[in-house]
Parts: sequence; structure tokens; C-alpha cells
Amino acid sequence: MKTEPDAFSITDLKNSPKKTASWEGVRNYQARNFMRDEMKKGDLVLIYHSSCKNIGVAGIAEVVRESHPDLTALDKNSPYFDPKATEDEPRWYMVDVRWIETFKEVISLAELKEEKKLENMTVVKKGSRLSITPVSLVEFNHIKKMAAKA
DNA sequence: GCCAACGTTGGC
DNA sequence: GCCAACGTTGGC
Repeated sequence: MKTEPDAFSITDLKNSPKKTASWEGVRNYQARNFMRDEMKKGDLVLIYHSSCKNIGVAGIAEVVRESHPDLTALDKNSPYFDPKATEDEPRWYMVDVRWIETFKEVISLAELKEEKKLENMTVVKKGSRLSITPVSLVEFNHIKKMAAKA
């Protein structure tokens, strides 16, 4: 899961009540579908910091609540307001994630790109804008191993 | 249903 | 701040 640390970093997640936050504000159908259809309670998640000084994987979180409506879409005062969302058809969904681990150092995008095992990872590919992308078990374990070395 | 125009993302 | 790569919108 990508996030801009200036807006919401892995530290913000750690400092949230119960170290848990709803992943609100996703307004892209593919990303929404991943949350709505694929992400299950107990699934582990890599937290990726984008559009910042220190780009890369910052740590690990866990899905603690499966898909439920993202009601910020109904809130006119929210930056995530969507006039097409209604109570009956909320249109946007989110999961809740809980902080598990912050890596000692962010594993940079440049480092990720150097790893042969990660060459098919969506996030290292050019022009990858999707804010939520699947990670294979092999990729996940490999990144965890890289983190342990840091 | 096509596709051009436009808006957004995100690395550099 | 630039720009490439996408996603979305809306006219036809």
C-alpha cells in the first residue's frame, strides 16, 4: 500500500489509536477492488512511502478489518468527497490496517530495482501509479530479508 | 463505444 | 518543476 508520508506515514499509523487506521481516500477502481475483494483479515501488507525524499518500503502492517464503505466519500467537507457516492451505493470501500513493524531503514526504490527476484513487482515498474498492488509471498519474504540486513 | 482532452500520480 | 504514464470524462 502506497502512502505519501507527508500526509500519512508509517509512523502516523503506529501512533494511531490501537496502531490502527482505515485506509480512506482511495479513489481508483482497481485499488478499491483489491481492498474490497482480495484483502483478508490477517493478510500482511507492505507500507510504501511515495512522493517524498525517502521513497521505498517503510515497514509492515496487517489487515484487521475487511472491506467496509469509505464514508469520507459522502462528506462534503472531506478532500475525498465524491458527489456520485450515496449511502445505498457508497462506491468506495476501504480496509483497516494495524501497524506491525517499521524497518530500521526504508528499503529504497533503487534497492528494490536492483533485486532480480523483485523485477516483476508492480511497484518497481515504470509508470506504476496504482496505490495498492499485490505482492507475492516470495517478494514479501525477500523484502523482509533485505530489511533484516539493514 | 470510440477517442481526444484533461487531470493526477509519482519518480527524477 | 518537469514530464511520462495512466485513468477518467464527455462529446460525438
